[in-house]
Amino acid sequence: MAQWMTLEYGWRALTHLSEIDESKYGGTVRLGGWIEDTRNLGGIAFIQLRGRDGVLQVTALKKENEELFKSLTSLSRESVIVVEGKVQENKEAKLGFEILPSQFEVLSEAATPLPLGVADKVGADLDTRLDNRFMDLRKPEHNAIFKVRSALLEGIRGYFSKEKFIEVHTPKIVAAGAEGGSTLFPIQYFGTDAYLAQSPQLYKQMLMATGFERIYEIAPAYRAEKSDTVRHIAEFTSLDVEIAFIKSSEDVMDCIQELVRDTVAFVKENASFELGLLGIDLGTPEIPFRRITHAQCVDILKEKGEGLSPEEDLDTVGEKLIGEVMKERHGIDFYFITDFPTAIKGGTFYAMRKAEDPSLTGYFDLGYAGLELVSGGQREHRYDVLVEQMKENNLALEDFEFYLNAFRYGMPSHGGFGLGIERFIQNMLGISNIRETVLFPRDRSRLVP
RNA sequence: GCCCCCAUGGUGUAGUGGCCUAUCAUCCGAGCCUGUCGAGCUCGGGACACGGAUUCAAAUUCCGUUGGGGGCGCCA
Repeated sequence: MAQWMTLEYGWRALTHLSEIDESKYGGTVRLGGWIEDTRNLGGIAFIQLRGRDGVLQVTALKKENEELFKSLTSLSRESVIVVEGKVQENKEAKLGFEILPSQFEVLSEAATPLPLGVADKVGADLDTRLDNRFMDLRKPEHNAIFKVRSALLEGIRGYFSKEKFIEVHTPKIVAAGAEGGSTLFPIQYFGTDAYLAQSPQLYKQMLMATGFERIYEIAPAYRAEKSDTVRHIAEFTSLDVEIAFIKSSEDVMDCIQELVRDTVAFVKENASFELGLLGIDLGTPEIPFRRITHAQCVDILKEKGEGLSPEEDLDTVGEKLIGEVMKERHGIDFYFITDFPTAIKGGTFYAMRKAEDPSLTGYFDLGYAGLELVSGGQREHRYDVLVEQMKENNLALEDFEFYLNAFRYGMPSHGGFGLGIERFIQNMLGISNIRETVLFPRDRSRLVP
């Protein structure tokens, strides 16, 4: 039934909705898109054509061209067409104008029924949405998350570029993990055992011995943790940063707070349409971020009736409580929890302990409204001390020869951090399940699509 | 790994032993309609996750399986 024609088009030849202004009124344009809905009133029909930047009304009149009218209105929802027509001003149309079609070409007719409605008036479970992700992402409020994500990454890169960092990529197929082996995905590598990298930790530290001085990496990290929560996925995007010649963990925290402030500001400015669509009003975080020590957290939690030993890390309830307290008492979303005890961070063999009090490390977390967004601190760059701490953890030094070598021949002081990109977006947009911030999430039970 | 909960058309749901040849909406199909924009109207279509048990009778109760959701632990 479709009307086949040959229209001139190409990735730069088509007009986009946002390019149409009053100067185009009366002229002819070609646009491509998905038929979201057809309202056929008999003699006149309104086709809602959804493109990258909005929904256009294509208005067809039966008396103008009955053949075109019939073929255009008989297309199924979500079929893809390129349409050519005249732009006509019309105050009754939502955009203030509409297109009167002169011809169109069907690029693809959609099968029916749809596995997931795009313009339907009913919701869908996340599981159904993820099973049909290509359809799900046709919804503006869902693909907006990824436009915000793109802006966030652009903001992050902009900050690091300004501060003379270089972007690097370390291997994701590795022989040993940074911390323990239980959370690694084993793979076969030309007949020997290998793993998917859970963190670029060892590599980014080795790069501190090269003279790059400031590096960052944005790359996937793989964790085989059997974590089944709304803030864990098996494959996530990690921002990893390492800086040489730092004096203490304070330098790292300075970098983080500037990064967060600038990135939030960048997103606010460059994704304002998407933020509006999602109903998000982003605040502007002020620096310096408030700092509380781990010991102070223990006291606050005691006040709140949550028992926690000074040698224990915060649990989920504790994290959330601290987030609430910081919001209530200080009206802030971002805060550093500092001075993690060696008793907690002892397993982190590369963490530097405080010279004045070895029972404490300079390690810290950045909390974001109750969620752990960043972990970081100053690393141990002194070869002998590092070896001691590895021995304490019963690590087989020969397995780490490639890493230790970088500390033998000139290694500056350094420190850094890791930030979960998805968690950043999740909290920024108030999304309840982290899976929504990933196009095709991987978790304990999902490997397809 | 542990604990709790859920599974009904393509999608989202109502239904806690017989009134269920299963509700409503959305959707799909056929038709009417020249200003719709959550279009409207008429007619039609489509489902009790799987296996077993209890019972005169099971969507409904019990057991198992599979799938899903949430919490904890751990972490980003």
